[in-house]
Amino acid sequence: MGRRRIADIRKQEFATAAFEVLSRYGMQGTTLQRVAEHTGASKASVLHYFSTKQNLIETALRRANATLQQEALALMKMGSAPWDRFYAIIEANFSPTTFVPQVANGWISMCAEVPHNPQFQRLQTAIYRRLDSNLRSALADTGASADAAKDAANTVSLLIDGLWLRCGLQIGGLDREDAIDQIEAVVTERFGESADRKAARDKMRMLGAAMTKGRKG
Amino acid sequence: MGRRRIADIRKQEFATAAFEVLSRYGMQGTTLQRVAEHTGASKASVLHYFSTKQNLIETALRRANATLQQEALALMKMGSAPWDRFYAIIEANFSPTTFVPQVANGWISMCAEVPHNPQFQRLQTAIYRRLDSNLRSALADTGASADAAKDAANTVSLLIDGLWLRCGLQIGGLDREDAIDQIEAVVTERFGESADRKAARDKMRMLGAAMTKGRKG
DNA sequence: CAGTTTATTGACCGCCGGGTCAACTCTCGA
DNA sequence: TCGAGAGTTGACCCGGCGGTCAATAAACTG
Repeated sequence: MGRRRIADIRKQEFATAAFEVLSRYGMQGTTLQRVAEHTGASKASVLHYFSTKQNLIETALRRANATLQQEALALMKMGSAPWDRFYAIIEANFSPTTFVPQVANGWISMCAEVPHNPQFQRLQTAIYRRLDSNLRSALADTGASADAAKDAANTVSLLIDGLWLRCGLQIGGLDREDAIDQIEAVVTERFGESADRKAARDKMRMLGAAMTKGRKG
Repeated sequence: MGRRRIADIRKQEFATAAFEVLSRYGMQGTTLQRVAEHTGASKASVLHYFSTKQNLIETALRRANATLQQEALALMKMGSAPWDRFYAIIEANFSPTTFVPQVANGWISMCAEVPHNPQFQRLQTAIYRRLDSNLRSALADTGASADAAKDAANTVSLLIDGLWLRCGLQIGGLDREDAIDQIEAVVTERFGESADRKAARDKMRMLGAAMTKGRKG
């Protein structure tokens, strides 16, 4: 019956709450008490669904990442022109709802713990692998050689990391547009201007905007 | 007399110990007890010289950064050819002794705390400003326009951030050489090949190597 | 040697973290 | 109406944290 459902609902509630608390207060400030308060439940209740704090935060991060991936996937399905998939990835990685200082900080907090937490390390590795592979095949779609795609994917993912870090640190009032421009500059240098690319970029930008607008904020 | 000296010595000892502990155990694991053990002193002694833990970690980070800056400055003084200063900065930022996962992790730990600690934020801002201004004027030395220098400095510092992050996460077995190659690729695309640049790069690489070798490890 | 200053520390405090547990409430089928 | 089971929680425990303090040990001064 609805029995298994309630467990899933609570898990989801607590997980998203945990991610929000993590983003706001950092790893130190993410206490079971606070997560509980944030949902109106009690500390013991949180601990009932997630046997341990580690467990809670891990699922929180995993689910947060899953939603990002889904957005990327949805955008990628919406185009088949050469540069479409590339800009789907870019758009998803700098979505207006997620590319904000607080969320960025949640991820930075995770990065800081990676060396001391094998689970985080696994998650981090998975995220990176996926981004790299997506970027590589997306760039291969544009006609680039395997080597060129590999190199460019490397540089782009490096830039993405740097931009997220800087977003979290709130340096130079960096926003979504600036971030995309930065990537655009490097990509243009490497692959030259092209009408196809510009079209794909504009297309994905609109699709991305429509997507985030359609969601309940 | 030697009175003020002992305070300075202890402060230095504890500060460097704190940075090492921070790098190894992260912010959570950096406890006064551990820092004390790491130097053979007692917790109370540490607290005698640094009234508070915040204070300790802040000075630790500040001093760690100061040594980096000094290395950069020393290298910069060793050349006056167009690209010399640029590669002095690169060399200092990827010095074999500091561009290692543990140290990188210390800095990532700081970044994660930046939004919750005004002192860290100040330090972080100062570090960033200095790097940016150094990069900008170094690039201006090469004959680039102010705008071009600004843009390139932005991209390069972004790459540096990404590379340090990745170094801390130990993704893809990234090492010093790979990091410099990455930057080199982007810079080459933007400014084209040049014998001057190659000369400056080789020169600074040798000077940097000599410098780190001359130090007691 | 005596006395004063400086350096160091063990013992202690209050607090808050994660985690356990037994008791309570609520729903629902018979 | 009445349990049986899931869902929820307050009370509690333990440990470790940052931080205080008064007592000691060491070093200089006359």
